[in-house]
Amino acid sequence: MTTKEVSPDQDVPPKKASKKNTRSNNSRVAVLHAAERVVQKLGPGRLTIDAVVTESGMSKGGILYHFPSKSALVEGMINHMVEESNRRVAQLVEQLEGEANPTVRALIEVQGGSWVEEQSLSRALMAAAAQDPEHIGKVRDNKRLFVERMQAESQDSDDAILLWLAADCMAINKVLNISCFTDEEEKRLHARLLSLVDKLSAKSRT
Amino acid sequence: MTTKEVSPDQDVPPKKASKKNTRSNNSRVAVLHAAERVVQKLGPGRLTIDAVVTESGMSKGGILYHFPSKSALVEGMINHMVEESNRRVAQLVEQLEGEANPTVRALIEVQGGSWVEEQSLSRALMAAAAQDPEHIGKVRDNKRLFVERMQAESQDSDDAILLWLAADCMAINKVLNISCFTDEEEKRLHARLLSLVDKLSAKSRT
DNA sequence: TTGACTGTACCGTCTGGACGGTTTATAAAA
DNA sequence: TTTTATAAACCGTCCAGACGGTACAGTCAA
Repeated sequence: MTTKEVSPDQDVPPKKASKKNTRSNNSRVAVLHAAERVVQKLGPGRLTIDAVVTESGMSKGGILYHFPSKSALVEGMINHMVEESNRRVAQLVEQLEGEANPTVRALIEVQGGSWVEEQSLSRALMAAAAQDPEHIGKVRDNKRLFVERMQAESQDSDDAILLWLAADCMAINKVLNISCFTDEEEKRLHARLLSLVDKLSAKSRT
Repeated sequence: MTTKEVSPDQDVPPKKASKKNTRSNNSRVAVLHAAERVVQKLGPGRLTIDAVVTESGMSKGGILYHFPSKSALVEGMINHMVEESNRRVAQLVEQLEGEANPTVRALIEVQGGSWVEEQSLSRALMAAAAQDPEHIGKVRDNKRLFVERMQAESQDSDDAILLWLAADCMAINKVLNISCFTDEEEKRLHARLLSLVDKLSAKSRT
């Protein structure tokens, strides 16, 4: 509602469909990564187009060619990161085939991994929350999806969800730089989470 | 390091010690509440002094008298909300005297309560994260305090901490408007958290 | 030729904050 | 009690810089 029409559904603003390795898409992704770095370095409140220009080395015109407005840029960040996160989770779920509660396991694993610190969804989320609360809906929808999967995977789905929430909170704290745990504590808590999932799986198997 | 010296330790900018009902302190608190409302209505990225001017009805000069910079305002919000949150938790802990794991219980109770939606620490936190990442240290310190209390209260302190994290995450999600739960689910999860604390207490008592 | 840019110049708006002036509370002096 | 002094509390305006965004002429590889 802010800007008219930016990129209706997909993660691609120019005309053609998403051929992944076009020159256009490569620099597009480069812009998104630069934006992430800006948020990481300066905080979500100082994500400006000019900052992305500096960080990416691209010209302002170039940036605005890919993302016709700042809102579109933020939307792009959200989409990109949701997709990346989902890709990782899906990959882990696949590896965990056969085990009980694969989704919770995968979510906890991904959120405990180092990826969270580098390019986190939370970071884009902060940027969005700071400037374009509208785009957050997508994140909520995505979360809901996982909730429903967990509910399908377990009778004690509430317990699974709580474990996921705990992992999520640790990830958010980390990104917001308010994590009050030592590395050791963090590892221990993470391990404990996984072992609790095991317990949960064992219980529901009986 | 941004502004020279604002309010070194206390939550009071003028000279004298904190007589709670001075005219000054009243309008000071009024400004803070107005700032909270602004963040609630417009999002942390649109917290501006002028917005607080409009919301509070006070003049810009008046605002800047109490908080000589925007950074000081955000710092004030953080302090005020940390204190308010701690007050509530302390009050609940007192009520729970005798029960096991009082701190976790109190934290979960407070974070599940309606207070979170009205004037939450998270909101100030968002504002800080958006603009002045420096002030976040105080929040981290405060969290650490609770962690250590929980560790003192229980042998299974890690489990207690995980429960707290789950509750925290629900609260954050709510405030960021990315909570993917229905009201019913939320209540159920909250109740489940409390019952899990009971289990924890029972286990450690044996 | 076309798509993918670069580079520069520019505009309107918003924002933090400085500043000078005015009102109000308080308390001492008359 | 009234007057006066003084500082705190507050007002309203102004300004420089930042920011989002436009426009447009030119470059350069595919």
